[in-house]
Amino acid sequence: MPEALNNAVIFRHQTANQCAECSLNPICLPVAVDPDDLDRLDSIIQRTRPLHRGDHLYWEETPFEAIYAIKAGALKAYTTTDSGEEQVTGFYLAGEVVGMDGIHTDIHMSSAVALETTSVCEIPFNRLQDLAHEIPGLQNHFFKLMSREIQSDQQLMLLLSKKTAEARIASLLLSLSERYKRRRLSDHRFRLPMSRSDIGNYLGLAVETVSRIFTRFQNQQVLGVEGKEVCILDREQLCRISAGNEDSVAQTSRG
Amino acid sequence: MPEALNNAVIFRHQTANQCAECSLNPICLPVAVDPDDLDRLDSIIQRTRPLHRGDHLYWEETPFEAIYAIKAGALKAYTTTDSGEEQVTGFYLAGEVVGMDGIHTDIHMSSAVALETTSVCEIPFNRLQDLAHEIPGLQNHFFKLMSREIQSDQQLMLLLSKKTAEARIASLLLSLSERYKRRRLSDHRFRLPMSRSDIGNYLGLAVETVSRIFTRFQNQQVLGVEGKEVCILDREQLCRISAGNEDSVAQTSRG
DNA sequence: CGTGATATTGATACGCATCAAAGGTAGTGG
DNA sequence: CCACTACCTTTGATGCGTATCAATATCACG
Repeated sequence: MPEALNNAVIFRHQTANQCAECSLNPICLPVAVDPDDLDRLDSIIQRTRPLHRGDHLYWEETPFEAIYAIKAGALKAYTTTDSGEEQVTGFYLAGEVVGMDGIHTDIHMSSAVALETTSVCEIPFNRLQDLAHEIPGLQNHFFKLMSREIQSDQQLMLLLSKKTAEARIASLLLSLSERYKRRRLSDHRFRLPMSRSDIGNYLGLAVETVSRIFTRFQNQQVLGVEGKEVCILDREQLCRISAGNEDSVAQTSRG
Repeated sequence: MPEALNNAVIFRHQTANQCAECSLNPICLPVAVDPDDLDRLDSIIQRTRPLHRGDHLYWEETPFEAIYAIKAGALKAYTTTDSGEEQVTGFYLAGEVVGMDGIHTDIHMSSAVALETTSVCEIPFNRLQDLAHEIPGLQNHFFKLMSREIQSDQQLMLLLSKKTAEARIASLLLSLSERYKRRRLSDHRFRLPMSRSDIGNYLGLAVETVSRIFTRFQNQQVLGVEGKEVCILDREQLCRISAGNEDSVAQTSRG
């Protein structure tokens, strides 16, 4: 037996149930699991070494074997079109689950890459399925996770098909804000883990447009921007913009 | 059909297994269910009277209680934006399952309305969940159904954010073609159950653009169009257009 | 057969992509 | 530590694709 495995076992012994101790416990998979069953969930989860920026968690068209709960960091998922360009399909932050797109084909339909140093809990899917049969609530929670993904995708479709560039970016900012809030982090001041180019790709906009709109928001005192650090200054206005009711207000001095 | 036989069929309604007799059996939920368990699935399914065009199967913001397998006809799902406009999120044909968007909130996040006379099998979700615990394969099939929906939504996002109007419409036509084929119907000549306006709404295009592109395709001999009846004349070209490699071919005469 | 919904076609306007170039940031090696 | 390189971001000028407005034409249905 390789020594690595031995070390892994020892490592597991030292920290009895990592799920129970994890700070993301209240928003991750364990929410659906009775404390008595948590050991069983914990036992199938594998912890791997952290990914560095640019490292892939999985590649498109490779066999689907596991889903991943993000402990820290952030990932983007993307597919590659026939013409070879990349299409970003989502951003995933700590406390969220990524990799569910491969379930129906047993092949990943997208790739996932770390946007910054990121560590994940790997959850082998066939063992999770077995467990879902046995643990009340886990199956249900899983249905919900997937349903949520369906709904968020449909929200995004709405964005992409109906809204202006300003509204798209406002919506993304509000979505990120909400997700940070869920983790008890500041919902008005946070760091964008992805590049402008990723944002543009995700929202169906050119990089230049993204950049222009960030500065426009800054001029309108809606947003404070310093590189990847942003600060929501006027949430109401951002909501209005996101909904498409801008009123063309605050356009510097006018008249 | 003689009336005596009709009565016999009606009588069997109460005793026999409709899923087993249904022509959509090979592409509907029963594919995942062992024949011995089919009665249990069948027993929780409720058949309702057919919906007429414009009738709603469920409304946004009403409690989520069931999912629906479509026996015949077609539905569209849509959400209503804050500004009151409708956003079509999907079209659902016979053999497909609709209504999974409400799982994570227990509230429907969209409405579903019949595009033509439509009949569905109503499957109460909590009973289905119980059954999924007991019937091997049903839980898994369900994960797959939802995963497929996630993936098709992400495909659509790609369409909406990256592709031209022509490519979007070509893609929709090819998607419908494939789904008809799955039902052993003609994959090159079929009827569009939805209006031009629905298509435009779904694809993020103005009605006028949809109309223009249909006529353009017709002029290019790619498509035959007679109202809602369409006929794919040049599938290869349609694929090229859908992928964005038009070559600007057949654009009138060229030297 | 009429009446409202749906579809087609044309003319114009605007939002955003694209092209081009400069300024800024991060990571690398001497 | 600084210089160097490669990438990322910002800003400006121009053009294209599609929305929008407007006017028929056609269909569906009572």
